[in-house]
Amino acid sequence: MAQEQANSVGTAMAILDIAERLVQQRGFNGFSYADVSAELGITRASLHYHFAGKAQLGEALISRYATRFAASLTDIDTLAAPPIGKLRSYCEIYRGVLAEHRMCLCGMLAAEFDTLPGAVRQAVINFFDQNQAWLSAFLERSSEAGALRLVGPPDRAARTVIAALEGAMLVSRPYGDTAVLDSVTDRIIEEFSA
Amino acid sequence: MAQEQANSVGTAMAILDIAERLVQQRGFNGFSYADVSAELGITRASLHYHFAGKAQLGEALISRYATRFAASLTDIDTLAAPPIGKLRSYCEIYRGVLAEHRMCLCGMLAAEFDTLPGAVRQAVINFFDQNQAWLSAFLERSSEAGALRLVGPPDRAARTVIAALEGAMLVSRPYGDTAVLDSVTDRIIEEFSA
DNA sequence: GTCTATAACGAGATAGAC
DNA sequence: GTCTATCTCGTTATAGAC
Repeated sequence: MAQEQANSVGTAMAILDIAERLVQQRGFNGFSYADVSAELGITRASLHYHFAGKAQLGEALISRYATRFAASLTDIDTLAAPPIGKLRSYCEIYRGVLAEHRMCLCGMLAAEFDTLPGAVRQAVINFFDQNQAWLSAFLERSSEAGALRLVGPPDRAARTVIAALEGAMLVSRPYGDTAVLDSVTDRIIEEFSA
Repeated sequence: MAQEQANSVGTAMAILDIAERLVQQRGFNGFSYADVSAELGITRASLHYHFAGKAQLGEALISRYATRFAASLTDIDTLAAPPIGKLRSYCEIYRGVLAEHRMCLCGMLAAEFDTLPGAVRQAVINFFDQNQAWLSAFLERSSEAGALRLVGPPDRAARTVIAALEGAMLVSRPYGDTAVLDSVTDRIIEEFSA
């Protein structure tokens, strides 16, 4: 039974892996169950066993993505590095995604926001709120410790950094490289360096 | 005959107006000929008379958008204002779009890039190249005149500004306001102020 | 859990009348 | 230019066998 469950979970995970990449590269309206089916080698009907509909699949996608992202942020928190180094690590999360020719999952969904199922919309908002809350707290803490130059309120700075990184990923896509994102990252680091 | 041509051009323009808004709000993969048809009150077949296929419609969309955008840039050039004021006017182009609950047309298409017809892809790249070329030249010129503080090469600065503005529009969408874009605009103005 | 079969609908596109 | 009619295909989803 443990094995059967493991297979089920394994299949669900494999579906999420493929769907996640497809959404990041093609958008929520740019992929179908047929795409996942062909790549995974099981029928569309079987996909519906694991995820009843595209909306539920979308929710599961963001849920797992947000959990992973939060884990990455916790990793940064526990890093033995100065705040500027941690800020660079934060930027490198985005770089790793773009290097795989992917858009940030929730950045992509933000573009398609008006067409998304209600539950998926809320999950996108929650992701950005969570992301901003962490970055804002990090910037404030680091600034108070004198390890980072922060002008203006931390939540405003956090929103600006997130916007710049998401936008850098977006405009990088047509060119197929990370040049713009690297430029933006350098500027962010300079901006917060004392 | 002049009247007939005027009607034809009028219909084509009306189609472009509706399709442009739909793409900016829902994405290229998030709208259909049926949507335009319903809103304009003519059949899908009639739409195909004016634009043979979705790919051609997409090309026409970007072509008109790029022309209008270029005209806005020329307007800024001829403005009787200091460079910082012109830079603010540039940012306000983006704000006007977002205020109508729209994404930048080419920002939206950049997200969907992998799924676009080849000709549309190239048009998106051309738009960003044109946009960057203007902004880069403007920043360099203004900096040399001492009216603007520019650190690093102008093309790098131009790409960063565009990325920040596009990203600000993107992450603003789920929240339905212009708060993030306004914050980003303020930061850009501060950054280039002497 | 996965399959075959099929339903039900929507999308892009074309032919040909008016 | 716009229409009706039709075609073909893709997409989401369900029923029921194995």
